[in-house]
Amino acid sequence: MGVTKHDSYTAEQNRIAALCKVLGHPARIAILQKLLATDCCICRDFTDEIDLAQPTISRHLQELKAAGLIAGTIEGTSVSYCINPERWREVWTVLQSFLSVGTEGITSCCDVAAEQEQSK
Amino acid sequence: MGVTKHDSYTAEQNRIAALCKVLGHPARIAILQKLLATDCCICRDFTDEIDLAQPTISRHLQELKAAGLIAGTIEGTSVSYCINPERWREVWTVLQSFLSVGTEGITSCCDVAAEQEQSK
DNA sequence: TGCTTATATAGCAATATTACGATTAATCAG
DNA sequence: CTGATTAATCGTAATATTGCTATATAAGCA
Repeated sequence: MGVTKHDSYTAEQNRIAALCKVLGHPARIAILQKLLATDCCICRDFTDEIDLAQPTISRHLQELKAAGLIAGTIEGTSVSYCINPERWREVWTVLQSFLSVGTEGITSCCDVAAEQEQSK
Repeated sequence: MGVTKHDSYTAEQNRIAALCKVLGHPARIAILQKLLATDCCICRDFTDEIDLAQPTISRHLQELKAAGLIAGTIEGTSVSYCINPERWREVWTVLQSFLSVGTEGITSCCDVAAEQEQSK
């Protein structure tokens, strides 16, 4: 079916999943890394640097924009993109609260080593 | 085409993206949250708690297992799953190093507020 | 106005993902 | 051994994602 049953989950679960989904493509990670490295504002440099057709890059940019992670402003013929700092910190907070739960004090009840051996 | 061009990206970009992709589904987040909350080891409680058919749950479990996030050991008729603590901490580290880059000191060059207004 | 550049959108094809019902495999109780 | 229970796998259908080419849009320049 390919359609996720969002109604069955909590708002938080959907929020985390939606966020991770957007981050779940290397091209979008590459875009974000570049924006973070250049502090802000680039434009069609992505097309030069990433081995994807211009429309495909544009699509990924729109997806990041829809998720609120980046913003773009038109500057003459080109478009400047940058990280949305507020949202970026929010992402950090959301994921941190999820991930940090088990950072300390988790003891595995299963034999993880044996399990990993098994799956080879 | 639906096929991602992994060759075009760095190992790190692919690693982050692959990880986020696994986390990009609410059912898998729900599973992980439950495992984190119960510290470890449950089994078919997922089927009771999550509104998905048993084979679908099983699939999600296999995906989490393939990503190394959880481990499962057979205990009689049932299977006990638990977080792989080592891998979990690794996830934490990988995502932290990516996300924390812009947590401080990012100044938006674009007018984010105007941008968000625009997209309404 | 017409040409060039930069970006977005439309349309399409291929592959991936999600989810289901049916079936299989394996263990336990009797 | 038989039946019940638990979980994984198979086969299938629907939808989503990725990425391309072709086209549209919009701004700047001659």
